[in-house]
Amino acid sequence: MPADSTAKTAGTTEYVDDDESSGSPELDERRARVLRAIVEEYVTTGQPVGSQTIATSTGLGVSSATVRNDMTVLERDGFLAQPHRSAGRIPTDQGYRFFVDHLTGSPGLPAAQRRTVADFFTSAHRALEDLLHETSQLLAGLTHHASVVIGPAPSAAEVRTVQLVALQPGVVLAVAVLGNGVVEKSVLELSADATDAELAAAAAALDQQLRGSTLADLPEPGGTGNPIVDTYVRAARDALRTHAAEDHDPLYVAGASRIALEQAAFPNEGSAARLLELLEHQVVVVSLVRGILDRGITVRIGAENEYEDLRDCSLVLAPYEVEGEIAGTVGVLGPTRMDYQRALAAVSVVSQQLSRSLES
Amino acid sequence: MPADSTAKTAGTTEYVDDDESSGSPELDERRARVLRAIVEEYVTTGQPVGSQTIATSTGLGVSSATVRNDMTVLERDGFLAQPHRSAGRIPTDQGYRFFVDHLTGSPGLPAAQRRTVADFFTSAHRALEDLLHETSQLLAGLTHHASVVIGPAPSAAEVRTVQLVALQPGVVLAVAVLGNGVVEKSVLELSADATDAELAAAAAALDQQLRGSTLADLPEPGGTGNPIVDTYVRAARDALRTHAAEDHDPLYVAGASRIALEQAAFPNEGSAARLLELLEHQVVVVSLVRGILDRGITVRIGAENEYEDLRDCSLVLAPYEVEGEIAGTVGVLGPTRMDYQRALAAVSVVSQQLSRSLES
DNA sequence: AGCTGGCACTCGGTACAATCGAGTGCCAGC
DNA sequence: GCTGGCACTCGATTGTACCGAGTGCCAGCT
Repeated sequence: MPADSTAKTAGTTEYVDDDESSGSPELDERRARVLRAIVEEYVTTGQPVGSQTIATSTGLGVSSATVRNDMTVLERDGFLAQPHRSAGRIPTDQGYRFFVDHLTGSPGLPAAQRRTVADFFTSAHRALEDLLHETSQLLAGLTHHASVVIGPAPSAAEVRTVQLVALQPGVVLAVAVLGNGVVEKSVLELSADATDAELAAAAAALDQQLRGSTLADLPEPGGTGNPIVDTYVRAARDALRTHAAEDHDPLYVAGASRIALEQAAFPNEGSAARLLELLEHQVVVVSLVRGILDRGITVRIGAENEYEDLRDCSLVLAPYEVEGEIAGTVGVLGPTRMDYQRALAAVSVVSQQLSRSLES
Repeated sequence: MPADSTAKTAGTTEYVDDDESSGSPELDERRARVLRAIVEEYVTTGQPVGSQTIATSTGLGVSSATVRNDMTVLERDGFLAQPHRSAGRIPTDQGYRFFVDHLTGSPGLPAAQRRTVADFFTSAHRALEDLLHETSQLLAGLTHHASVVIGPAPSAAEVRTVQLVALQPGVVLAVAVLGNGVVEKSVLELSADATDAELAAAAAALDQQLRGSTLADLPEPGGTGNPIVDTYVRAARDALRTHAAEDHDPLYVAGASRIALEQAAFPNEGSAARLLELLEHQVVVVSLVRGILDRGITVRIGAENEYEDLRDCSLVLAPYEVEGEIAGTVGVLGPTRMDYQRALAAVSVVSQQLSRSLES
């Protein structure tokens, strides 16, 4: 539902000769059907689609000339583009946008896939990391596109227990187990060497003081009387906090190789390779997928993405929830020329099921 | 060193007209230089190389006709191939093999890279996982190829401490901290619900009994008297063991997108995409890179790899050591048409430095 | 024996023209 | 407002000619 549906009542003036306003959302019923048909055709064939194809293949009983007229209007209004004169039309980003916003009469997932998803989520319990990892693979398999899953921010989870383990002289590992089963750790290298007893005391103090807080919001540790113990307590606490703060959220990417396979669907040379490279940078991907604050599915088409390298592709994203809070995001990344219907269905079902699965 | 060097003394019969045996390793001094020049030229240009190029560009003062004769022999003996008649020659796998085995007068890494590596390994201590991850990225950056690093098998590391943490009613997390700083965990779901005290008792028993063993070789736990505690101890112990056994070794892949960039270097259509897909399957990659039991660098060229999808690429691998034992492997994966000299130098330096860095 | 110059031959790549045909825009008429 | 008709575009395909890099082979030279 685009925000800018400033549907002026009874638009006249400007671009005469056709009805409606000139912006985007309002479209003659038939033109909308034409647009839809073009998108669907183009998505499956990858070839610019001509008026004849639309006139015959679709149900609307008009001649190709009429379709041609509609196409000119659709092109003038920015929904379609022509690779060159005397070629068929292909949808623009705006065309896809309209398609996604208005035309999706969601038929849901095919039964077979529906079952796959159901089976996946009813199978045995797994550790959170494994579940998310496999969810990502599931989504990639369903959509035949690259898939991205962001896990719950560790900084938001509650600390269940903290431990200190001596690895080598002077090197101590601080281990925090979080409520969702994630384990965070941080290496401490301190000049002050502690005895086993001191370490144990520090661990006990840490465990007692930090338990129940979130990593983002660890309390100032109180003093214990022993300066060495205090050093360790403070160092561990700080290390865990900064670790949680700067370490990007857990990210699971699957099916990246699909991008290479789909190369034909990316118009610009080498853009698939650049995409793959982008996917290797966790930080970028996380920042990209973040910011889905509303509950529903978000679709970002082509240039709607802020990154130049995403000019040729679309993101379909949906958050999943744990206990009513948005915990993370699942999504797929494919060429703008993707089957949005299917992608939307898959992302939607998976995000819902994932939420349910994390609830219990 | 190929196995089939059945160098018949004073080869006569068969393929007359030229000296030497017919197998592979023995090669006229000049022919070897020709082969070397062809490999080097082809690696940089990607174009089949002709006799003229070799005759002029290289120092050997012979005419192109002579080079041509040598090329015919080299082709007949399997070192070179011709894409089509009246085209230049390109090296075969066997040609690369000879090049790698005999001709590498290693000039080492360029100074700038050498410094990069040194800086990398002298910088601050990191957790093992981070170090390996970044090492992989380093190697990818040095060679401009995809890079693979396998970490030490967790099953071989010694257990420092074991903990049990209750996550939800009936769900307990077993956490084992290993000597190298790695944390292994396993989710336990037991019908028997334990009290906090029982859990603590079980954790204490586990910690005491398993500490010092390796994950692969955990001792049978002894009884504690309390059946519920025993259940937990046994379950945790088994879960950790099977987890370590079936979970493949830690794998770090970096620079996979380079494969997409290098696509031109892969002759077969879509083989780059298949490679990328293969890299997504941890198990496969690990099994591929495994089995480097001798200390030195191993190079696997094209069809020498067992997988069909690796027909067009080469692996350069070297083990790294911790305390005299082979702990893991680093390597790069690129097209058969790669700069072996540079790849060998990079892998060699990185593996050595990594060993050193893990020693201290 | 081995190298070399010379020469005929191959064959991919490029350049160019001709042609095809899918597709458009536009217009007059229903 | 839709349609049939028509001229026009322009990428793709086909065919032809040709260039030139490269080869194989041979006769001759050292």
